[in-house]
Amino acid sequence: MEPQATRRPRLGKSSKASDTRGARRLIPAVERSRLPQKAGAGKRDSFLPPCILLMGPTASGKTGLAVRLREEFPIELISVDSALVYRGMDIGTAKPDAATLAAAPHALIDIRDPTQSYSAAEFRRDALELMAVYTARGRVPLLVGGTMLYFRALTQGLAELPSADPEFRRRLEDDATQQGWPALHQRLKAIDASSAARIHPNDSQRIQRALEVYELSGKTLSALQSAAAEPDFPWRSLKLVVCPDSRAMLHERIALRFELMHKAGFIEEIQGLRDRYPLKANMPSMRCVGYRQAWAMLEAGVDTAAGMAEMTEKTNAATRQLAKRQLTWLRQVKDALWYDLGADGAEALIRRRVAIFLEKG
RNA sequence: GGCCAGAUAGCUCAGUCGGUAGAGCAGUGGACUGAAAAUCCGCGUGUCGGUGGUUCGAUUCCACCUCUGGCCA
Repeated sequence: MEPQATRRPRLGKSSKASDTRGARRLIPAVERSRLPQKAGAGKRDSFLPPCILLMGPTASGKTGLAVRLREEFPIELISVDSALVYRGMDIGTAKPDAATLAAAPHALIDIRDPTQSYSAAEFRRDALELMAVYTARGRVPLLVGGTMLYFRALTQGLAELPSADPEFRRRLEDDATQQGWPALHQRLKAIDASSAARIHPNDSQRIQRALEVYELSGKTLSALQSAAAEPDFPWRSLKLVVCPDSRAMLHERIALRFELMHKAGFIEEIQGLRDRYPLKANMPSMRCVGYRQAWAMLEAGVDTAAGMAEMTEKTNAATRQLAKRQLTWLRQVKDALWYDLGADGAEALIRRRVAIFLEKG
């Protein structure tokens, strides 16, 4: 059986021969039409420097692949992962180990304490800066990770919105506790009917954000979003998605990986974090899969065999759900090439594809 | 061996004063602009343990059987 790069049937384009024609067509028409360089001639894309976007659900083998590609190509790695940014959160996030990171440095890992937060906007700023630096040195940025919002923010840009305001958010939380989120949704409706229409009355996080944007800027979220500038992403990109063909296989990998995390001392890790930092359950770091469930178990004081088993099942379920949400994003990515790293020869195909893509430069 | 309580969705259970049933979890599809490993939305036919009986009609009532707990021996 000849292994091959598969496109999702749903997104399938007419011809597969055309994808050997090189990098240019890997830039989707939509994105291409928005690139500033497009203004003059139509074929300017080929003058853009290359970058590689390596995406995939959790536990699909992205990190290993990225590290191996780096051995063969003039690549610099940038992590696209909202959990790997936290220092000390190593085991539960499946962060590459110290030896791997020493041999194959990843940017944007370990850049925050678990008490801090990071955001899509900060990621975009940081990643663009790093990409420019690497590109200037003649290296090719390879962005690897599973935080699909970050990929989108990077390539398609974000509107100019005010940053989060913890104090205002806290006030809204209090209001919500008393009145319920639907009441705040009503409040939003009076301010920004258009945003309210597309945000569900139960979607606490988005209601909060929309109200916050108005409070901080005096302008509505919908107005600011429609005023957004054309995204600036002056690279041509090779989009690779790695994912097991079978969902059952992915689930198996998830369970196996958590077992390994457990043996590697995951519980000790989170206990250590709780000792070292004034952490709270609602901090973004402690909402990460596994940490949230382990936190709940430790708070309940049931780190018995039964408690451990329950926590494991909950964590695995949460991880499966995370992978499912990631897949929802991934299916929408246009012009991505899909590979199952478990299939024989898949990696060789990827290497060939990368080589072709980089030669085009 | 006797008594009691169970047996209903993949799991934990609710329910039907007799008109073939619904929650949570899991699963699955989707949304997604400074928390995104977040937040939220949609999707529910399953010999109601088996066999008989009563009944126009039984998952529901009755009898027996099987299995699982518990108690008494």
